[in-house]
Amino acid sequence: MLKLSTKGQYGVRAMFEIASGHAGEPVAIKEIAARQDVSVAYLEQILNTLRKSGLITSVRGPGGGYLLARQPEKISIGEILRSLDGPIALTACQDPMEGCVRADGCVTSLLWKALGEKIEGFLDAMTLRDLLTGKNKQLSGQKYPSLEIEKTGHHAFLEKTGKIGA
Amino acid sequence: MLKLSTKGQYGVRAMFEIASGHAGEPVAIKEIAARQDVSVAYLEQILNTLRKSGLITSVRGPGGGYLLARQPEKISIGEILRSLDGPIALTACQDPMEGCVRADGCVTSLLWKALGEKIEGFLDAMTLRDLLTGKNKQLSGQKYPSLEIEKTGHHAFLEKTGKIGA
DNA sequence: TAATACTCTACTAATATTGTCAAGTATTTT
DNA sequence: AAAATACTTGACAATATTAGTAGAGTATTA
Ligand code: FES
Ligand code: FES
Repeated sequence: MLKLSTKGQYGVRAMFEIASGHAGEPVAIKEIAARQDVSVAYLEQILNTLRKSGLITSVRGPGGGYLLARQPEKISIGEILRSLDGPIALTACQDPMEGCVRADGCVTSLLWKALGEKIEGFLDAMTLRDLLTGKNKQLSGQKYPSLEIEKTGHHAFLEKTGKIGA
Repeated sequence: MLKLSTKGQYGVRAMFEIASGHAGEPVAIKEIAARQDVSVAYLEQILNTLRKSGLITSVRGPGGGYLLARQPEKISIGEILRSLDGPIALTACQDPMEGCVRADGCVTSLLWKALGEKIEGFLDAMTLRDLLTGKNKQLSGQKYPSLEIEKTGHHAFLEKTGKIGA
């Protein structure tokens, strides 16, 4: 239960790729797809949504790709997920689009509200920068095993796997 | 996104009804259905699952119904939801049944793990007793509007609405 | 023995998710 | 100018999950 959509998951991973990419250089969709094992067609859909939400910008033509629209510390995981999957609404009653007439007399109403706020607080406090450095206090005590490797160089990795040409 | 199933929602509400029912007397499924606006047939499915999980017991025959298997403070919301919807698994990779080979090299792995634990911690700390009294610290500052009314008497309410006979 | 109430399995309709496909448009390099 | 690269868009199909219904059966008590 409480499953996160693949769209949201891939979206966060794609944003991470863009964030960790070559400083100032656009990251090609093909490269993101290869590094994160997601189809180019599906990613196009996802990145298009993210671009419309103003989280990334795109550069066309050869050598083109995607760039963050803001600094990594200014982009939260919550924003990414909301952009792709809509607002968090644990129950139909909590959904601003639907609402509930019984809410005032409903015992569980505040329960779901409190949980929703807790989740949203977590996701809004977590930024791409935190993913890059693994230093958010929420994640302290946990370890990002291969973050150092990830940061050393994209092309070295990709050439090794043979997923893209050198 | 992150939607809770109606099964889980109805399950919690049904458990609340059983918990707040007549001391020691079984609560009939028909009464729960009427008070929570859920079909009897659907509730049967839900209560059956909860019974198999050992959260409630049933009494057959006229005057029969359902009882909590334990004290309200010993039954957490987390248990109820897990019983009905399975374990919380935000992503397929976090699901113990599926797992992920990439997990070690995946940046988001720890992110979802941390969030999942936060949610689970919240739900396991919240008990039926907290719903009955509205006094859990997680809910402090929030108010259960009509809890007093809820606690005054079931039959008075039901007779008024005409949903069950007197 | 009739009435009440729980038990169980199967099934279906609706909805949401997860992606694919194809045909574009824009930009830059050669 | 032409070709290659890369983003853009909308439609669509396959799959999975959810939500809920139906119906026949079993147990218990007044
Ligand atoms: S039924 Fe809508 S808030 Fe509980
Ligand atoms: S891809 Fe499985 S943990 Fe990230």
